[in-house]
Amino acid sequence: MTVLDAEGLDAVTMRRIATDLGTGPASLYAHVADKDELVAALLDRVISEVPLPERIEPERWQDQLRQLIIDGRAAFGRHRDIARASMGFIPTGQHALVASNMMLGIMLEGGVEPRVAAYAIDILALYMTAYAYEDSLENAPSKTHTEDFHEQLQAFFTALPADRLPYLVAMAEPLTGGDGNERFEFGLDLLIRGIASTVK
Amino acid sequence: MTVLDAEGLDAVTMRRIATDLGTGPASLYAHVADKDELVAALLDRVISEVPLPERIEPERWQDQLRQLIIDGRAAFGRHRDIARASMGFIPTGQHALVASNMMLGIMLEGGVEPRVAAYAIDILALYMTAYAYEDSLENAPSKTHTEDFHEQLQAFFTALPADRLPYLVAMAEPLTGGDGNERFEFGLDLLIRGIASTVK
DNA sequence: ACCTGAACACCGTTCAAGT
DNA sequence: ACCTGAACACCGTTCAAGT
Repeated sequence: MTVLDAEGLDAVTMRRIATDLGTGPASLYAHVADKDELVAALLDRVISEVPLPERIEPERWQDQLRQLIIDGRAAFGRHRDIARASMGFIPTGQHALVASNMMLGIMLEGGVEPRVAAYAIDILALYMTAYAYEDSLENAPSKTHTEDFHEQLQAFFTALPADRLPYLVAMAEPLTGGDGNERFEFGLDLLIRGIASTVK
Repeated sequence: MTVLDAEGLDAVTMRRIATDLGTGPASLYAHVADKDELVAALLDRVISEVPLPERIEPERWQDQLRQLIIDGRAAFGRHRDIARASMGFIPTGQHALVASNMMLGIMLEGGVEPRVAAYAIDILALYMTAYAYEDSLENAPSKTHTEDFHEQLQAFFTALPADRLPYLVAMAEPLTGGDGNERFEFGLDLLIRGIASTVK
């Protein structure tokens, strides 16, 4: 975790961890089956930082769901590009399972159909994870301040050939502008509204 | 592309491509700045396979958007785990830009607000890519048929402690069951419904 | 401009041997 | 059960030298 927070996920190698622990890479295999298992353990510890609601309040299901996703992004945000390790598969660590169970509970008690809840949980987790990963790319090392990143991106879109890509050029501002938090919560509300629209 | 389709993205290494081309790894650097550039080129060629609507039909914006995402997933599905290379960053290849421009156009002409369209395009691309990547995991090598995968997954959820994770256990069936296409399109419709709900 | 051999600085994992 | 040194079979990239 120390290596991850200091230098990012690429620095988390079996050899590096072993060296920091004053031993050789082979020693780690007495505690962990392979590197994937080590990273999975790291990931579950990050997920353990996500605060969960004390109790499910059915009438506030949208708020509770929303807050959980926001807190999840924040937890990932505290640990560099760990989100990358979480993309494309369903985390099955102890804390991940508890969090998933809570999300499902919030939706089900809120009146969301089981089938909708089952699909929604995948989409929500996906959205949170992918956004957290994008955050980590923007906060990447070599960049000094975030303004440059957005300016560069906007300049890229503006410089595209307007005759062939008219919509992209016209949309340079909304595509790149806006506060990161605002963008994230706007998209999140879009998703939750989609789920809510299935509840009678 | 031949290596990708035959053995997956992990087999696409500079050394492997060089060997197949009858040369050494250093030679590739005369044509490509680094490995990322090679993979980006591969990715853009996959995206070039996505059929785009001949013309935008504003009154059919939801259908056209839906079909584009479905065709995108299909294109990714034809090329192993290439979706992995597309996750977490916005592809900026020529064909990716044309496709993005088309998606934006479909939404804007359909009456979607610019700001909503700008956020929606990220979410839709994300959903498609992440789903395609999950598909590629299910169709992974060692598995013989897909039934085993779902049965294993369902068995995993059912075996969890029902006292601590009641919702997960109760939802084992909807969480793992259902046809892959059906699940994908159900989630997609959820997203498009969320976007449509912002159009007056 | 394009290509090459050889090297550099890394990886994850295994395995026989030790305590 | 836990640890070790040494090795195996790989990586991406650089660099001086060639055509």
